[in-house]
Amino acid sequence: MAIPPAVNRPVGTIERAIEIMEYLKENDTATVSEMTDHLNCAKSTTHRYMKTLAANSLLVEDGNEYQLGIRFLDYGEVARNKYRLYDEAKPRVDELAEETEEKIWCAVEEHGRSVHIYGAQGKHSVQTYARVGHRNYLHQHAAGKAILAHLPDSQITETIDRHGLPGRTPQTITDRDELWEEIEAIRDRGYAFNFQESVEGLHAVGAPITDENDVAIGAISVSGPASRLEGPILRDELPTLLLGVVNEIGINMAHP
Amino acid sequence: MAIPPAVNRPVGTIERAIEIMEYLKENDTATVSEMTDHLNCAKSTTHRYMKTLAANSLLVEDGNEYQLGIRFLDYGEVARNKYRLYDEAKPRVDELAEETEEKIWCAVEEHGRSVHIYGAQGKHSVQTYARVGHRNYLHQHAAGKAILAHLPDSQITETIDRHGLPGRTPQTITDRDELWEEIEAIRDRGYAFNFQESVEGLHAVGAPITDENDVAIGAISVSGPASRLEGPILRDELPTLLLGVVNEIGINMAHP
DNA sequence: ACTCCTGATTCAAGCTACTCGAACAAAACA
DNA sequence: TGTTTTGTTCGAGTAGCTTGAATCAGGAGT
Repeated sequence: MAIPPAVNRPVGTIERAIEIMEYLKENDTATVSEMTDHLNCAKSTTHRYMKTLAANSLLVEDGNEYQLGIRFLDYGEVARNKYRLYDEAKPRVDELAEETEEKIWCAVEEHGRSVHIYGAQGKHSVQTYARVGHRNYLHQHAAGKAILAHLPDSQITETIDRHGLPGRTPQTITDRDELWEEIEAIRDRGYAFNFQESVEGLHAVGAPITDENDVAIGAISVSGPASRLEGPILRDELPTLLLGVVNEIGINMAHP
Repeated sequence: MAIPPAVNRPVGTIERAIEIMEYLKENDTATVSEMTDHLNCAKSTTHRYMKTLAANSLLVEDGNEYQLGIRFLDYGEVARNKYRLYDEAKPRVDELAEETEEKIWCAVEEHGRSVHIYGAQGKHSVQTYARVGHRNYLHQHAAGKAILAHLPDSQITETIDRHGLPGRTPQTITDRDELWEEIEAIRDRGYAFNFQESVEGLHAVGAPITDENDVAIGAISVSGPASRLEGPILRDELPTLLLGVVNEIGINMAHP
């Protein structure tokens, strides 16, 4: 469950360090000067920050360029392994990719957003912006909407209040009322669709993985080109397949 | 190439934050009190640090327990993708695992230590402490020694000076002269062995991946139970196989 | 060769904001 | 119920973070 991360007096130094990491995630590489323009502080300060981070292997220097160090992998893997879901879902995601020949994602919710913890590609699967570790908005994709619809209303409101409903494509739902209607529909049928709401030309189906208390602990989605994912395949075949899988994972999670 | 990360005046706040992350990596989970015992500061300070980190999704709160957030995956994946080696090596590591039925690792050097960037397991492969993202000492395992032996002498000395030669098993090489002899041997034959030097009962062979300037940009290793990896298999068959693979990767890296 | 520039790096001084300890609240315990 | 342990808040003081200027290193232009 995501508790609103409101801190009374956050440590500025830490937040600025994270700002550096975030910038390097987006831009791959940066110099001290470039980073100074981005942050709002003296160049000497930026320099000291980056040197400190580099000394701890969080950043790697290559001449004057800095980039993220793979030490993050270490932390990331530890974090991922904590989600038992990963172990349970991985083999079935692989199977699904094999079977459907499309792209399969497993996502979890964290702080009101979603994180892709595992993905597998089928023979014909498409490449999108998404990758393992990617965080995005719950309302923008099938797996996210599946999780969102499974939250109690109060938490949905809270999530929307916190993150808003930013658009990504013209099809993305950015209106609160419209989203609530969509949520009702998802609750009725038990799974969510995504009609080009995250990527143009991409359709998807997502279904929630629930624990023994019917709380959504994650979701799985199948996505592919709109031309291929439509009609009965999208409406009936894939949802049936998907529901079987998420059900199975849920049961395995409940009875280790 | 690893430049000695010596910082004049490191930012204490950042280093303490990293200390928290490191502790959580080792211990999976911790409370504010527990962390306060570990760090040397007031409980209120620890509290503020952890709240700040949690507010930025680097930590996740579960009641009073904190653990690493999977936001690290995001950074880790970005970092890993920067190593083109990963893309080139992955398919061949998978093949090797299939072919040898043993555990295969691909590692790179960073700051005088090694990082496993990818691993694949064959049908009979053993599980060890190692996992993706794991950092350890170059002199303690086959892939690491293969990289180490390929460095110029000055950098080897520098690396040893910085990190020392800590032992892991009774077989680990902890004596400088002995290590230099080993390095000579590795240079002569072109690949490295590991006879229970990292894990008791485990043997391995490792060979370096070199770029067009004969600089080692990584290494690949095959490891398995000592009972299975011995005699001609360990001495001839696997090295031949391995050299073919690292050679191929090297060529592909040089001519994209 | 010399100059000019751009960017990294160092340093002392000033003052921000990080650290501390105490006090409070809340939960666990006996 | 009282007691202990834990998380949390807050004001005050000073450690140490920030700053801007000065220095150094490398490259480009003349």
